[in-house]
Amino acid sequence: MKVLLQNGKMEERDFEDAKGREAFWHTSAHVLAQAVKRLYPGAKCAGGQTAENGFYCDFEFAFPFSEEYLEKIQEEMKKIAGESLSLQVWETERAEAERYMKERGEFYQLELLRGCSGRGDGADKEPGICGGDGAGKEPGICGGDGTDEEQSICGTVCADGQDTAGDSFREKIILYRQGEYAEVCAGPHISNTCHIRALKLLSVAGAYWRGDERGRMLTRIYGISFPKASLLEEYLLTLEEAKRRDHRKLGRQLGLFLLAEEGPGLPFFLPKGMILKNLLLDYWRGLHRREGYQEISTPVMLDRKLWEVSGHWEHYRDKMYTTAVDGREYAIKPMSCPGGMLVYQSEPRSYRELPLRLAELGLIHRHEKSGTLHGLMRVRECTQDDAHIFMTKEQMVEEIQKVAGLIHEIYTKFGFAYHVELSTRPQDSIGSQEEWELATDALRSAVEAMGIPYVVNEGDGAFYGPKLDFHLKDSIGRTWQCGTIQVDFQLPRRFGAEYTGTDGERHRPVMIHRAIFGSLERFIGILIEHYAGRFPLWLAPMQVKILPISDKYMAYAGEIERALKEEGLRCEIDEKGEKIGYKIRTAQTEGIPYMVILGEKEAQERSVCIRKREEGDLGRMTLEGFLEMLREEGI
RNA sequence: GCUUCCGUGGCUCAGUUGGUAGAGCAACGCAUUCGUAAUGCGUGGGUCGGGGGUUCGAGUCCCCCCGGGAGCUCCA
Repeated sequence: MKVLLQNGKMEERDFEDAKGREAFWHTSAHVLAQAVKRLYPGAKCAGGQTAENGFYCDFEFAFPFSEEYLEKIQEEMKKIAGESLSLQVWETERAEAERYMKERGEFYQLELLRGCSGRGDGADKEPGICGGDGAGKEPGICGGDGTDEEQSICGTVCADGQDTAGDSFREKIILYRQGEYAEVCAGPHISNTCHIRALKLLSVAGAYWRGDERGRMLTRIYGISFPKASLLEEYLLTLEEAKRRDHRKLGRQLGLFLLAEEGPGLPFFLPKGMILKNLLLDYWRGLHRREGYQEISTPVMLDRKLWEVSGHWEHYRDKMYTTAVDGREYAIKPMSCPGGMLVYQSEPRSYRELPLRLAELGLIHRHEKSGTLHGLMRVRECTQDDAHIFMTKEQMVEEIQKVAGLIHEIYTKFGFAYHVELSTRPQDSIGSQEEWELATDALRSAVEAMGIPYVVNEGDGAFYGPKLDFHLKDSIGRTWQCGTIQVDFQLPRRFGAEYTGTDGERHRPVMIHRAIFGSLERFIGILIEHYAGRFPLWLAPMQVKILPISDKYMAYAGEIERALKEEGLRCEIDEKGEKIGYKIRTAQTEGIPYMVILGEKEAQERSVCIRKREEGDLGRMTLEGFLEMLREEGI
């Protein structure tokens, strides 16, 4: 398949390679726009792009748009693909491009054109559409990821928008067209619509124009396309599989947690979920003892004044729950650091104590916007495996590396792949530029020395300091921040924290905030999806289920149960008056790692018949043999 | 918070152009006592998320609220 570049040249690319796929989906977005324009000429197109999986395009419709229209649009897209329209680069002067879009009433395209010249119209607060906005998380509306040096996103040829602001009428603009449709775009695109052999429109959602929440809300249509029908089928199957793994569904099925209407974003842990949570905590505590942490616990709510000192009141108030008692105002903690700070301050500190590592499983509350809540992944109450480490400036890099190493160890234990982001100083922040640079450099040099790859997330740091964020993926590929390491010079200053150095003088310690699971809730959500509810033996809330073939063998089953429990195993007997097939099916759907089947033969020879979740029937063995097997796997 | 869709017994869902609710699974009971992914029969369980309105009549139409899904914005 050929890819048409902005300069009009062709390049051979495969769908398998990222660039080819991007061009393919980008072109699909244009075909989507073309189909919509054919069916609804009044609709305005606000730009289409490649998504992580597939493509999307934003529109403004003159009527309320809903999913029922998708099928019709999809059919029109297939028609366009069938017409084998070739894509062309249309290079023209700005004035001509503007006239073209104006004639068609495409004022979003016009705005994109104007955005390209950037400066000029005084509305400088708004980031230029070309540049991507500083926050960088969401690409500019035209797409691109801000790191793209070789092309200006909108398709202006000018290398530098600033120089051309003066004589914009001579400026060349690049559009791509296929058939009767043209769009302001830098490409690249595939050379012909005929390559799109299979496609499906997946969903409709809202999206803000230019990603600005104060701006207009557009209708975004998502779709997926492939050069082969079989690939589409395959993709739809993986989508179904992902749905099957959804932690919200499995959480209910497996009796792990509960989300009630009475408490949006406030999860309940059911008995089995609590076992899971406690197992994680046991593991966590063991590692933290080894790493020289001391565990503390600080109150869920503290006087408002404390939050004023810490800066949370000023920067975070809208998300804090508050309450007033005896004429005193309290805020429920959205994070545990001020509490940790008070513990540090509770006695004079010496350099001999540093690094002082105070770990806390903090129950925190944040009033997240209703629309952002998502199962266990985004909640309003959660337990954070926090720690606050106080140290000298010299100890900073080594301590960051220790934490990063611990995070790596724990994520690896679960078989997670993760990626790291370095978030730098945001607009709304406190502290001097030198401190920010020092802190940011410490984080950067720590990960670089360890050879951990990372991406920079400009302006996404905490208000008090820069951070390294560790992201994990859920079952459909969305990534969630879990671990974090944050360097903070500000809180120690605000609280006047000190230690006595070797020189007998008082010094200010540096503070690191860090979390590994992040939120226990979120981590458990990801674990459920990662294992599709089939937890490894050591983590399974129920490890063994004992299935007597009939209740004649109930007494023997009781003996086995007692023996297993003595070994500390989590097990239970299926006492239903059902046939063995039914009991096996039930245990299997519950995702229980081992089944012990007991009937006449086993009772006779005092043995057990074992069935493993993944492997099926393992045959008869002695109880001791079975236990040995479990020990080897790791109870 | 915004756009849009959805909300029927514990769970998954059906419910035709408005005529006062139905299935499967689960639960419970009885029979069966069985060898590797669903034994049979029976019983109970819903003021259809909540409130208001239209109508002789609303699960079905309209409005408001609550909750949920997808995405956007946000995520110290």
